[in-house]
This record gives sequence, C-alpha cells and structure tokens, in this order.
Amino acid sequence: MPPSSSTLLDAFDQKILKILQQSNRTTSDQIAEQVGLSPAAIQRRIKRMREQQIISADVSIVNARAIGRNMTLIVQVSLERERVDLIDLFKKETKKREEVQQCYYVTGSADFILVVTAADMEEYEQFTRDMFFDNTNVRSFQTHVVMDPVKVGLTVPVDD
Amino acid sequence: MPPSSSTLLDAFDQKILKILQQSNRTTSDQIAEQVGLSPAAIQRRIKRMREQQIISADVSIVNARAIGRNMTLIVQVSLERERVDLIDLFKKETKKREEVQQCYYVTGSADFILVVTAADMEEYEQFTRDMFFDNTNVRSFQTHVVMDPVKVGLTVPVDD
DNA sequence: GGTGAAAACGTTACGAG
DNA sequence: CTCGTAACGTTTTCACC
Repeated sequence: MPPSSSTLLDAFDQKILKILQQSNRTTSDQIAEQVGLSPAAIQRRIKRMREQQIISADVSIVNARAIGRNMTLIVQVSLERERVDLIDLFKKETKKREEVQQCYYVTGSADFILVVTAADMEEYEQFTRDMFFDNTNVRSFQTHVVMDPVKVGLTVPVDD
Repeated sequence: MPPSSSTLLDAFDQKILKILQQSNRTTSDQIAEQVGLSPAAIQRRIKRMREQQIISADVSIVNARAIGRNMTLIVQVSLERERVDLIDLFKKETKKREEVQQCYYVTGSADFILVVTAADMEEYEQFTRDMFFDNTNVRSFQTHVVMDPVKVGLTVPVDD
C-alpha cells in the first residue's frame, strides 16, 4: 500500500459501514453496542462518512414486483463505432430511461452492459425498439432473461 | 405473507416510494409536504410497506473506493452441466464471496452473470482461480472490466 | 386520514483523556 | 483530535378523534 494513501477508515468505521450496508435504520445505540463506542461517537463518524461521500447514499430498496416490474433482463450492447460523442450519447439515453436500473461501460466483447427491468416481455420489446433497433449506432445486442436474482448487491456499487 | 397477495399501491404510495428510493432519510415532514398528506399518514404508509416487504430493505450505499475496492468487473459464467444441484452449489458459493456484489441466474448464452468488485487485478485473478479454474463444473467465463459505472441502480432490484 | 402528546432518536456543547 | 456524558432539538410513534 502506498505511503500517502492514509487509511481513512479505521476498524470502527469499517464495522459501522458493514452494519449500515445491511440496514441504515439501525440505531446508534444498537451500533454502539456492537462496535464498542458511545452512540454519540457513532453518530459523529456516520455524519463524517456521509459528508466525505464514503457513504454516497441512503436508500430504500423496493421490491420490483410491488411496482409492477416482474422481469429483470441483462443486455450486452455493442456499438457500431466507438466514438466518444456517440458513447456519451448512449450513456445519456440509458440514464434517462427508467427501465435501465444499471448501466456499465466496459471493455471486452461488448461495449455496454445493462440491467433492465420491465413489467412484461412486450414492454421490454418496446424498450429494445426505442433503444436499439431505432439507434443506428447500435451494432448488436444480446439479452439474458434473469430467472433468479441470486444475489443483489446492496453493498458496494462504485461511485464518485 | 402469502405470495399470492396482490398488493395495490395508490398514487401516494408510489410517490413516497420514489422519494425513499432516492433517500430514505427524508423526513416524514418533507415527504408530507411533497405528496400532500400529514406526516403521520406518511409514516403509517411507510411502516405498512416495510411490513409487506414492498420496501425490502433500507441500506447505506458505500463508495467502493472508500473501502479499497477500485475495480468492478462483470463476468459471464457457463457451467459444464446444468444440473440443479450444481447450479444451487454455484449460487451458494457466490452468496458467500464478498467480492460478488450481484449474481443473476439467466437464460441465454451464459448461465450466470456476476458483478464483482476487487481492489486490483491480482485480487480479481485470485478470485477467478477460486471460483472458476478450481471449479470443474465451470466450462468457461468471460470478463468485462468496467471502465465507467454509468448508472448504478439504486432504485429497483428484484427480491422476494 | 388528521392531531397532539409522549417516546425515541440524532445533534451539539462541554469537559476529560 | 476523539472520546463520553448530558442537555437539547427533531423525528417517529401511538392513542384518540
């Protein structure tokens, strides 16, 4: 480890984070008991980590079925030309579409990998028409239908 | 609660959910103002939705870099044989590994799609050795290195 | 669903190590 | 500089309308 990369997080912080990643409604009292600090100290640390964007968000996770999104699909997209402006355009479009839960720009055989939710196949097909077929810069795309979301990463997305 | 229960969300619930998906630390006062209900009514609705698992979790999102996970990789895995017991075994292993942020069992050209985080390439290679090379049931895997996590779905993962 | 009081929680000031 | 204690302000919870 480089000498300058100071450890921003001591053992206490790491324990706190691990708890908050599972449930951010855990009270400082409960956390305090588990990590061995006073509730006030816990709160101070959490506040600091939120300000430093170590904790980048605090969110409720909603069951997709409850809001009529029964399907999850994973799509690999290859662009026709890898031009920066076209890549940026594609990124922008994915950000706008509510169906796109996640979008990654990647190296390898594909250019983008998307996690998409839809109420049903018809809705997904409409989405593919809008996003892929009507987009001359999309060379090809390949869909994987999710049968079982074995593990859903509540823990550590990347962000900056 | 039985799985057949078709729960209905009215316009108020939907507005509340949308706010909570962005920040579950929004106070009932603020939500009340935005949706046009009293704070107590907001709280009652939130409580109900948590009990019904419409809200399945409340979590802090932690910046991966802050905890020394600089890389995100997306991996497609194909198994040698699609036997239920071997599939279940693979699911179990992914659940155990902290590197695996997300795991989906899918139809299509691959069997599983994983979102993996690692501190560096070396750590990822160790992971591939443990999970794939040493696993006789893994036929092949293909890695995509994430260059830009364009959009990270804080909103609507699937869950049961 | 609204109101208001009580309880729980987060926040801050202060003294101590 | 960060802890713990304790007072304070805010938010949630709950009985009642």
